[in-house]
Amino acid sequence: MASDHTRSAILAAAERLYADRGFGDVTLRDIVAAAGVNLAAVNYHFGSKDELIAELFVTRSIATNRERLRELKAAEEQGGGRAPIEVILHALVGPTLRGCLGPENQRSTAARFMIRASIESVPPIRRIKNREIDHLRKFAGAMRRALPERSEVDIYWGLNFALAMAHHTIRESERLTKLSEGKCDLDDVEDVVARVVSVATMALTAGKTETKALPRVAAR
Amino acid sequence: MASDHTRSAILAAAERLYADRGFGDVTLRDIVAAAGVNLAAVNYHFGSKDELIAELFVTRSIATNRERLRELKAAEEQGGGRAPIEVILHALVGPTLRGCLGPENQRSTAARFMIRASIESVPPIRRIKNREIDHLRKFAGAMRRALPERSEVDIYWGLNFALAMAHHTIRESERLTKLSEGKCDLDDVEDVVARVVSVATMALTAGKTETKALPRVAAR
DNA sequence: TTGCAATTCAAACAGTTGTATGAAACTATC
DNA sequence: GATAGTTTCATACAACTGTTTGAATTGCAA
Repeated sequence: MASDHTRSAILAAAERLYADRGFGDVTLRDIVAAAGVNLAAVNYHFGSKDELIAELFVTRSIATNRERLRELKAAEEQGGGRAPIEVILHALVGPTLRGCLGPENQRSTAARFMIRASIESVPPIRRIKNREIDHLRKFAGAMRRALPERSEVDIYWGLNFALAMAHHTIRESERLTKLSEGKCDLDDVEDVVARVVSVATMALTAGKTETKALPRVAAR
Repeated sequence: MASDHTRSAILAAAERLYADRGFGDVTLRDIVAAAGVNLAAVNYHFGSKDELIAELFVTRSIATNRERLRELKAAEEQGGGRAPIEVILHALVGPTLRGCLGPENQRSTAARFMIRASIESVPPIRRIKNREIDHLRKFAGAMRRALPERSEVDIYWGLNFALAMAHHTIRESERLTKLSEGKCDLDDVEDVVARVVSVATMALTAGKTETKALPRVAAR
């Protein structure tokens, strides 16, 4: 039985540093300094820096996915196996947005870490990331049940756009605030969630697969 | 009068490498090897690695913005100072999408470099990036003229979502292809552009600022 | 050709990175 | 309290980074 203290101190410090400054410029020495442990501790407890990152990512990935699926399952059971599309989308983008936006002090390092992981492309994470697809497929399935008349292609595009708006808004929240001179309130998380869900819902429910028929603007 | 040959060879090689592999793991030695020049050439011609990146970014940034503004200006002049919102959005996301998607061989390294720059956060670029805001403000202005009844907040959110869909689709194109098992055709660039423009247009023109009034899904 | 500046080059530099080592300190069991 | 196993620590290591240096080479004007 180990003390585990050093181990979890490293995990916590690493997660916070990665969430704040990205994977690119966080060194092992930064991590052990923040954790207050010896340099060799990381290699002793995790084997290598990459394995530390991988463990962090796997742990958080499982937690996030469970959170999202819990919301989804609950909604589908309540609706007798079929949830409204808004609720599905809400379960998809809600947890992440809630963890990454809002007043500084209540943001979750876990959520911010996951966004970093989804943005920056670091080898140990890239290797694992394919499992994420299975997770998204479950959402695609629920969306198909909610919109049976919709083509599969449209479902995937809707899913893609929903994630796009959520992630991009998180990533560029600072720029959006500056661009709008504070008029867009990124601290009102539920409003942001509602906006993303609303637009994604429109994308998925608007008149049948007509994107191809839209007025094609003259290219150059 | 210098030969300039070495200089442009470095620029070309650097742009391609950064576009392909990101800023994180491209070393000066990689660049000079690809360019077929001596290691010291970068420091001789550009001063430092950061200044090389900065020059690359500034050059491409100016070119991209000019391209987008040209499409925008042309559309507004044709409409007597007011262009349809679809055309504005098309000018905003079209050039980038066209340069980053489509058949492998006709993708532009320049566009892919710019996407890298907008994704990964490397110091020399971050310092310059604020000018981008002025550029986006011009689009916000055009959008306001196209939709005078729309609130400013909605305009900024629509702009944000349009860029979100475009950038995210480029960034995660591989995953979307895999997720949809090839059903989403990322090579049909004009279809992708049409989809993004269509959804963004809906986001901007759908019933008045009602996001706040949408059914608020039970939070957890 | 001579002279001079611009450019290229091999080599070395100082700094940082992740990792490995072996001794010291601790912890629990007998 | 001696012993064996685990954990910590200071330190060294090898590999790699961007940068500098000073000598060699080139290109071109007089």
